[in-house]
Parts: sequence; structure tokens; C-alpha cells
Amino acid sequence: MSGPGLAPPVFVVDDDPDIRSSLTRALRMRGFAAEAFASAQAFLDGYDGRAACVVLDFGMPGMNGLELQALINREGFPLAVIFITGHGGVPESVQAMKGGAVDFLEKPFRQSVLVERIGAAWEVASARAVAEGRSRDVAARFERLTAREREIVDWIVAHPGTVSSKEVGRSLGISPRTVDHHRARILEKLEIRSVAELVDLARVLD
Amino acid sequence: MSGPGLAPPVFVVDDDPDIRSSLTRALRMRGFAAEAFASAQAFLDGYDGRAACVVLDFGMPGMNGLELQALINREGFPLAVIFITGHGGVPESVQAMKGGAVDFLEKPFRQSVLVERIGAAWEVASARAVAEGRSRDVAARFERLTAREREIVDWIVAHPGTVSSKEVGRSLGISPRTVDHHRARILEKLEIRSVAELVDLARVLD
DNA sequence: GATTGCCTAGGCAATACTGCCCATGCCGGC
DNA sequence: GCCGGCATGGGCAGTATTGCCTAGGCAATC
Repeated sequence: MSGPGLAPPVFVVDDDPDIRSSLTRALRMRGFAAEAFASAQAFLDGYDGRAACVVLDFGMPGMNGLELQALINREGFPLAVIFITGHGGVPESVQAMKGGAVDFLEKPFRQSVLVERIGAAWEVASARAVAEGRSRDVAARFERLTAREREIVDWIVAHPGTVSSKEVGRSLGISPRTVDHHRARILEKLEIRSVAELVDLARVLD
Repeated sequence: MSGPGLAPPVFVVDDDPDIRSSLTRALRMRGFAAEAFASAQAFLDGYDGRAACVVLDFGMPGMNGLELQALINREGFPLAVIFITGHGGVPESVQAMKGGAVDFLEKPFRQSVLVERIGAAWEVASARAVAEGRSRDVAARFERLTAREREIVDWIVAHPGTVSSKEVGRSLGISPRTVDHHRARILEKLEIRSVAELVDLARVLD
């Protein structure tokens, strides 16, 4: 239960140097592995793909907080975003929350509040990382399937009530025996042991 | 593509009579089936379980908007909530969005904006209603299972890679033949035709 | 006390799946 | 042209599933 990795990483992205230094100091004191970046671009250059919480200034020169959030969502990074803002109002906060932000705080805020929210955000980020990892893993296994195999998978997933080789074969216009053959390859490549698990696995992919 | 039910229902819940009358008038003019309520309690008394969009005053006497939202979430009503507020700020909007609100507008707002947001909210409510209906339907079918049958379902869902009667029987300490028997009843009661579909169906239930 | 529902489990036959073998034909790369 | 991967299928043996029958034990209900 000790060693590196215990301290949840928190990335502070803000163009204000005072905020950066005071937040990182406060967070490190409370056991977080805090790192600061002066801009969205600097953060992106330094980000290594880890699960983490990102404390993001809403209004920054260059790429702003919302844009960075949109990028994080597009890329599927396992990051939980908490916005902090000096001049934002209700419309900005609503937009941020719609974009999947975990929280949104107005400056000035009490550091104890931020720390508490980061704790919650870290839970979200961890869960997201697990889901992401699982999803990537499953997707990688599906990559190994050939076109025909994928076609059979698609058909079975779309018709989980009719999974016999006979039905699938008739539907695809091939012999049941060939479906048997493909199915064996599919189970092998996906590292599963039953059609039930196949349907289960396929549901992981969105 | 015509007849009753085409107009998306919108419930306006606000203690201000002016808001109620102006909003319902504006919404009806734009093709919504708008109804107004002066309080959360009045809305709850009149609500019939339909999928709808609810425009909710954040700060109301009696049960306030947040409390009503929490109740809606608890009950799983197929409603999409849009808050409107006179005096709320960023913390209130964040809290509302965390609670699953689809939108949050400050008074005064342009009616065209509200109408547009209601359109989006209606999509959400419809999708939620479909999911809710499906979920209730599936749950009702699961209700018909006996204790032993449910135990077998649980085991299969937990171990989708090992679904043979032999394995299940060994694990539960009963004969494979008995598992066969239960399984046939399970498929019959759930109105499905394969174990794959069983796993699929079970995943619908959260 | 009879009935009903549930859990148990066996028999039997038809059907299906699985894992091994085999083969053919096609295509793309070396 | 040869080789490897892919899709197609057949054979065969062992195993599993499925549907239909029977039937005993047990608990609750009428």
C-alpha cells in the first residue's frame, strides 16, 4: 500500500504564476503529486497519458480551458477536469459541465474546497482510466479479427437470440460448418470461451 | 405523423405567475404542449409519468428546484430538467448540472434560447423514456424468476465465459440436469432464446 | 388433506457444438 | 512460381444442449 503511484497526480493548468505556485504547493502538502503548466499547449506537450485530475483555468490566452476540455474528450484521455475561473459566469459553468467537467469553482476559493473536489474528481478519473484501458484492450483484440469474422461477430451481437451456426450460416449464405470454423477462431482471438462472453465483450465497445 | 402526442410536453414549474403565463403562451405558440404548475408539489400531484421536459425554477418556496430534481432522479421519471433562476450563481448551476440537469438559464433569458434548449432536452427525455421503459420491462420479466433461477442467472452473468450446465451445476452443487431444467424455465420466462441474450438482457439492469 | 409451486434429477432422442483432421480456391507478397 | 493467410466446407468422435417425458420431496396455501 505504499510507494510511487500512491499520490494521485494533479495537473494545474493556469497562466497565472501565483495560482500555479500556490496551488501546487498546497496540493503537494496534502499528498497530491501536483505539476503545473502555464498553458494548454504546455500541458499537452508534457502529458504522458496517465489517469489524473486536471485543474484548468477557464479563461487562458491561447487554447482556452473549454477547448482543451473538448480535446481531452475527443482523445479519450483518462482525465477528470475541474475548472477554476476568475471572470466566468453561469453560462460558462453550464457549458463546462455539459462538456463533462467534474466541477467548476470561482476564484477566489478556499483551498480546502478544491482539495475536497479533487478527491472526488480523482475517483472519476480512476474509474475512467479503468474503463478506457478495458475498452482499448478489447478493441485491440477485435482488431485481430478478419473481415468475415467481424461480420459474424456483428451478426451475433445484433441477434443475440439466434446464435446457432445454422441460423448464422443461412443468414450469411455460407455453410454452418464454416461458421463453426470462424466462431472457433473468433473465440480464440478474443480470448473468450463462449458466445455469451462475446456479446458481453462487444457491449464494452460503446 | 400527426395527431395527439406529436407536441412534446413541457411542464413549467415556477411560483411566479407572470413567468408561468408568458412561458406557456410562448411554448404553445411554438408547438409544445405546455402546462404550468405553481409549485413542485402541484407538479408532482399532476404528473402522470409521461416523458417530458420540465422547466424548473431553481428557487421556489416549499420544495425547491434542486429537491424536486433529486426526487425525479430517485424515482427515475423520464424527465429532462432545465433550470431557470433569478438569483442563482455559479455554485447553484454547478450543483444543478451535477444533479443531471440538461441546462441552466439565468433570468432574464430570450425565449428563443429557451425554446432551443427545450428541443435538445426533449431529445434527452425521449431517450431516457425509451431506456426507462426497456429497463422496467426487463425488470418485470426478471421478477417472474424463482430464487433458484435467479441464482443461476446471477452466476451465468458473473461468469459469461463458463456457461455450460456442467460447470454451473458443479458450482452450485446440483446436477447438470437440474441446471438444464432451470435454464429452460429461465429462457422461457425472460422470453429469450439463448444464454447470450440472457447476458445481454442482464446488462440492461444497471 | 388436497393442491399448487418449486427444486431436484433421471431417461431418451434429436439436435447442436467442439476439436481435431482434411481439402480446395483465392489473393498478395517475396 | 511458391508460400502464407483467408474463406470455404466436409468427416468424425466426443460432448453438450434441448425438448419432452416421468417423479419424488418439501413447503405453503386453500
